[in-house]
Amino acid sequence: MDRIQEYSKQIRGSSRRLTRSRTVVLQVLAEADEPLDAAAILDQGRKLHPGLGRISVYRTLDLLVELGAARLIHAQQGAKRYALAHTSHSHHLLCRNCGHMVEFSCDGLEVILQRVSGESGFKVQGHLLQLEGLCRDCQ
Amino acid sequence: MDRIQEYSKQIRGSSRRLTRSRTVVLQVLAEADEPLDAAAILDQGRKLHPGLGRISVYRTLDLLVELGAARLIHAQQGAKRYALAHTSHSHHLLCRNCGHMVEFSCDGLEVILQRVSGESGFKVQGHLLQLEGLCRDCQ
DNA sequence: CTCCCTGCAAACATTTTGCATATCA
DNA sequence: TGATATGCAAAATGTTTGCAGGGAG
Repeated sequence: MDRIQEYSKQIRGSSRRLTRSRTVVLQVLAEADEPLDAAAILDQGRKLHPGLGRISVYRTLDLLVELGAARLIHAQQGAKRYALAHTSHSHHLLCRNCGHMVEFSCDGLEVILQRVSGESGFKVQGHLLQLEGLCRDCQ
Repeated sequence: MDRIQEYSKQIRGSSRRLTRSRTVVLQVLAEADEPLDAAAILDQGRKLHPGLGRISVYRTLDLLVELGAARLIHAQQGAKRYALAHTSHSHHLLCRNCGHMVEFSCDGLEVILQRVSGESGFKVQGHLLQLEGLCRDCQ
């Protein structure tokens, strides 16, 4: 997976070390077809690296989010799930019925950001956008 | 506070009972000038009704969110805060430095929702939008 | 060789059960 | 009155410390 290469470079470039644990977490996220929670990442990761520690998962996820390489998604019942950010501005759309998730871009959001920025005097630096609804199959 | 009256009606209208605990939670939220977390609501609520239970706070918050009367905000460090939804589509803008929060409307979002809806085949029913940045004073 | 990162266990904060009692309509 | 909601304590859940040892650069 060359995407892993890319994220690895990103970690190195931020004067962090590219360790076994971090690589494993990246690999698990890259192979996942849906956002995973910390527990799932730990489980999957231990298949690749039995010594993987719970804390390393949490710390790596924080790091990836900080670098913009991963995204935190607030799923149902307060669950936190993580997914690699395939595009620079990816967001998620969650099916309320089956829990399936789909990615989408937030093109067009700038208009709102500018308006809000003007109204509030804030310098807007980041945004969290998530949608919920019913997927094609569940409607 | 007539806003409380309004929300009270909403609770009654949903075939729920308007109890002391629920009224107190509503009152606390109505008097707050910023979103509060469950612990803060419990503290404040106990000043009005010493017997208030922790669980009633959680259950009432869930109820209010379900009715659309309150909004859940994902604040820093995974903290969950709640605020009454003053408008039908209110969202929050968080200052990364001082934690101050401001409300804004999501007018203009429909364009994105329609695009995403068309692209994904989902029937979009709800959205979560939060912004982060620096407030006027912290820039 | 040095410093950063790791992993364990225990601490921690937060939220949720089970159940008898109280209370709204 | 009768179903709903409450509140307590205890349990479950998810996340984070402190610190000795290990590994990347």
